Amino acid sequence: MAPKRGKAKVAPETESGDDSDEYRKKRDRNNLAVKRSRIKSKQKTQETVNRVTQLKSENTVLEEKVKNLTKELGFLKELFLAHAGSAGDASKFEGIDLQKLLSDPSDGASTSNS
Amino acid sequence: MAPKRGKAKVAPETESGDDSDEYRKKRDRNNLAVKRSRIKSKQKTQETVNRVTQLKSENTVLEEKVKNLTKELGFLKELFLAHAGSAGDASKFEGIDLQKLLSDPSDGASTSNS
DNA sequence: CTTAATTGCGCAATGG
DNA sequence: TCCATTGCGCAATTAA
Repeated sequence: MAPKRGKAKVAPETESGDDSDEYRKKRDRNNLAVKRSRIKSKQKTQETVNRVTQLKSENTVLEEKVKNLTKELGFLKELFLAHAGSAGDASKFEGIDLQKLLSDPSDGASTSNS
Repeated sequence: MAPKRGKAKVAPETESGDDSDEYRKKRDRNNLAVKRSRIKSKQKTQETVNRVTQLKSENTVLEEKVKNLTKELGFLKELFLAHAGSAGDASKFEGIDLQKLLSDPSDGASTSNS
């Protein structure tokens, strides 16, 4: 539908003069409702924007955690393997499958969750 | 400023008839601009909403990672301490400060990052 | 049916 | 001067 010019004078055609009071009251009420609705809408939008900021922040923290945990884990694994290897006794850990244990399950490839 | 009734007929008061053409052209162009602007605005809002969804998702993945890493780390630490303790030789790891190493630096309490 | 909330739209003021 | 943005009112539609 193109631009659409003329628009006014299409409503209070039925009656006028007497019910004009009623008409205005209705219009005023609606205008207030519109105002309320738009304020509410803007608030919601703003909250969404804030939520993005908050989530970004949480994400940064979590990424830092993952980084640190991964680093520490890598360190322990190295130490683990070095010890088991140099001492020539991998059996000290009672047949634990180090290969599997020391691979990296941290990328959520598992289906087994508690 | 309260409700504010009457509003129409306050603009093309200067001239009329001749420049009416120009007036309408202007109005039409502005109406298009308004439409464009509002579409753009809605798109931006929608993108923000989508961003929230995306970030929530990323967050879930990261939390899962932290959970898995923490679990694995805990397991390795236990194994580590058990071995060092039962065998009575904590020195096998060349004086490494297990207390410090095995505490948990994953909660970003440190100021020293590589 | 009555009222409040939403929504699309045009007008005008204002920003750039 | 032109276009973009924004506050505001009107009316149609939707939801209570």
